[in-house]
Amino acid sequence: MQGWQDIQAEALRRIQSREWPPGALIPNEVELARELGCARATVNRALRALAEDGWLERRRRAGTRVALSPQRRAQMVVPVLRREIEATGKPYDHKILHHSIDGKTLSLHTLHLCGAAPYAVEDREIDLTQLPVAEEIDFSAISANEWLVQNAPFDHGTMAYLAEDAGGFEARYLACPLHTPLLILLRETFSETGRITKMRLAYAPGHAVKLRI
Amino acid sequence: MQGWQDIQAEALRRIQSREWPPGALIPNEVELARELGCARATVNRALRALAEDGWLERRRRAGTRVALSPQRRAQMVVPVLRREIEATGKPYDHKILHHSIDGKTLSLHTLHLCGAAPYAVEDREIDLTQLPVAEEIDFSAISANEWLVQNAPFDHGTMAYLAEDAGGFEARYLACPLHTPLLILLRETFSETGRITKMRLAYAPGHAVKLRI
DNA sequence: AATCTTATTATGTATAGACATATTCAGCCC
DNA sequence: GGGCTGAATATGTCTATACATAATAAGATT
Repeated sequence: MQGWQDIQAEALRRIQSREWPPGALIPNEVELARELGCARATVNRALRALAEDGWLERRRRAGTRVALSPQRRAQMVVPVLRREIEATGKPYDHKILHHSIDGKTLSLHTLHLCGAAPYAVEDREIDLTQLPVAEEIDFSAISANEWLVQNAPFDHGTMAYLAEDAGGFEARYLACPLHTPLLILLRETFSETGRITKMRLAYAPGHAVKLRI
Repeated sequence: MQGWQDIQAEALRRIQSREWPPGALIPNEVELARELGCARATVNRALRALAEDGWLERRRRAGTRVALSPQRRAQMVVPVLRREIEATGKPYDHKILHHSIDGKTLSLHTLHLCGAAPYAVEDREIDLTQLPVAEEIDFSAISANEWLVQNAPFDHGTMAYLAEDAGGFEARYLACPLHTPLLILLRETFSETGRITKMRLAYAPGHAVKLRI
């Protein structure tokens, strides 16, 4: 019983075996350190990790308690399509379908290709007051998706997955019948001062977003 | 410039301003600690956090470098439907549509309700060799979804979101026309010795899975 | 040149001790 | 009882120091 990972494993065992039932207050760091024969900092590291994973809830002075229903968390990477595709071994390419500037908004429609097959169509708006440079970028050389990830550090954002019928536009470029169910990803990203970009991505039929937990 | 969060912010600034460009090796912890006037442990904490968020890649002896294309990561909680629904303020309920045991597999179809409206239909199989107790549980009192989260600690699992047409079964219980596009969640969870459960969840039309980044 | 061995180095982690900070709790006053 | 005040307490964090470990580079050996 030495490393913080061992302490973490022991604590997790006690949670899962109900030795520390849901909602219960667990011994404080000093006691655990004494019991398990290590420094308080080590216990702290272990319990902090468990809290980040949703098993524990910690509050100063109030102590540490087992989460009522420990919600497991999954991590997903914000997709960069080129990477996603190249990871399958096939070459990535993209085509710009539409490009226009209306006042201070740049609109872009892009078709992403996995080999010869359509992979997704992207419909994006970029706020040029937030990112004036974007006006001069050649998005046929680098996709907006990738350029933005690399060049528009954002403060926070939202993502949403949903299902929609293929409209005429999507059916044409994804080469599928009208009303095929498609997985849609909506994303918005914000800087401290406002919205940088808004995106709607329609994946080709049959696509699945996979996560590990 | 004192706390690790300040150090983290400063490092992030250098990454985003390209002072430390993608792929570059950054100064080692001792140097940074000296430069920024803090202990090495503080720098370590900051850089470790940035690595966990995908900004840096760290390897012993090789040092720390800026990720080539920093892939932002989003956390999502593995959904417990009751919580998800009660968070909206409406009462949760569920109905068992089908319950059968075939050899060592328990099959369950459940309809989850948000107030009076259908929220999702769940189609689940539980391996009774992995979880013999499941045979005796009254899943009309607690949904399988919730019971499993609380009682079947898993080692790892997979999740996938995709879009599919509503079949007759889903159309009936979700009260929607045939071929309505539905967001589907597939999930499997595994213990160290094998698969515990497999689930297919069809959300009601229009449902979106939301994440923050 | 190819391979094995050994030093070097940056990160990873453990420790004790100290102080910071958020909450809670008890006691006080009104 | 209601509200304020201050003490007590558990976590949060910083420090300095030490040793562990992985990966590399340099050197020795074949």
